Amino acid sequence: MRTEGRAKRLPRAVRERQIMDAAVDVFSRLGFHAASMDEISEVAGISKPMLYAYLGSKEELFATCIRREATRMMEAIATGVEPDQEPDVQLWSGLRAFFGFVGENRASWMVLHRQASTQGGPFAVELTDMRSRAVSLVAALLTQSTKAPATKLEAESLAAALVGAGESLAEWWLDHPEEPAGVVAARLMNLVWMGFGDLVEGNVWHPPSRR
Amino acid sequence: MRTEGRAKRLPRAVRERQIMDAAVDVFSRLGFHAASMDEISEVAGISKPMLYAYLGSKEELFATCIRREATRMMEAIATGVEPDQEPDVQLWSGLRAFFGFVGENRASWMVLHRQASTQGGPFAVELTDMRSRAVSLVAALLTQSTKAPATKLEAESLAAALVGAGESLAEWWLDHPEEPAGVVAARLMNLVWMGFGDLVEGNVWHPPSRR
DNA sequence: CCTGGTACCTACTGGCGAGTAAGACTACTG
DNA sequence: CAGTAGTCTTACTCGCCAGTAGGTACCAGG
Repeated sequence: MRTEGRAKRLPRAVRERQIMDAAVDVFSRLGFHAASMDEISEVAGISKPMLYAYLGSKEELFATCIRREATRMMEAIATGVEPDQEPDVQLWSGLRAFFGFVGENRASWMVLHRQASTQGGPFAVELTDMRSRAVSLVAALLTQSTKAPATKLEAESLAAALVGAGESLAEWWLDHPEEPAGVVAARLMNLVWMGFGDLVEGNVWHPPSRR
Repeated sequence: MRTEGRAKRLPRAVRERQIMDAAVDVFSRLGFHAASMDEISEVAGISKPMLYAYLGSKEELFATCIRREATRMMEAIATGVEPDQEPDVQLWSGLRAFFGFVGENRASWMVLHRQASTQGGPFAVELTDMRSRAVSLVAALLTQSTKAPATKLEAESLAAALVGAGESLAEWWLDHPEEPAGVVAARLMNLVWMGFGDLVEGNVWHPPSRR
């Protein structure tokens, strides 16, 4: 709405944060094309030329959003994972960190995944990059724990499949927000670690008792 | 391009098919917003007013595309699946049919999944509906084959996770088109049936020998 | 050869949204 | 109290695109 005439004078760094927050919000709700610079500036509480002065064109702004949110997420996961543990425990902690982040930053996730992946061009690059980092991480985990010498390529593709499963389960979760993060994470853990073959037999995976 | 002046006179039904094909093509490449009715009419080889006369507004046209492609896909899967078989074989045939369809109809899949899921409003409904049908199918398969009496809710959510994994693996496949459909299908089959827990031990799932 | 109906067209309107020009307000600095 | 650097604004231009008005070519049957 922003019916007030003039915005309060603020240092550039602070304004830029506000603008980015507003942009993530609007992009997540409307998508790249449908989002308008007018609306973003309105949500941010400033006028359009400020947007262009600080963050450049619409495309630059969007790319900047993706970079910022991707970094935040990867840091959250890296912090949450517990190295020097059994492979299944490592996977479990990674999944918990991932779903924890998505749960608390739904807008970030929508911008990252749903929006960025549908726009071609320079945006997909940022995403691909982030995904590769995640895939390499999982692939390394697999390779390190595999007794039978599976090919590196096989590990990579399985890791890609797992990351994809995580992505789309998060996507599904957006439409079922009543589920707690831990339950969703455990579900995926069971699916990818045990497999249906075990699950239909009644064999399930349980997290190790904590501390 | 369509530099020729006037299009050849054709019966309405044929024209409508051409228009739909062109629309799926353009929507899949550009997405709903970025696609313009001018471009669709150009690809279809006719002029814009014909579009409006036959298929209505842009939104109606898009919804019609989704319905048509969703139906085609569900029919392909239903045809491919082999009932009265062991659960793993049923799952396997379903996966093969799914990836087979996506491989031969990349444009359809992009419209269905990547585009339709990112546009809110009436479009998501069609998608949700199609997905629910798929989920119910898998859930039924699981429930019927489970020895331990898992809850119906648990089966539903695992089915949703599997469908999600299939969706996003197909999505990933779009960026790695050199892989044959069978390999991708087998990879997902191993992941969701055996699980990493088995795979790291070297236990893999093999399709039964054919005929 | 006229008469209607259906396929098809060119050429517009109206609105929305990206990006900009030109200047006005505030605050610090000497 | 200038001067100047940085913040912030109003008020545009300009192109793109959904949708339409008002036709023209072509094919039936009488």
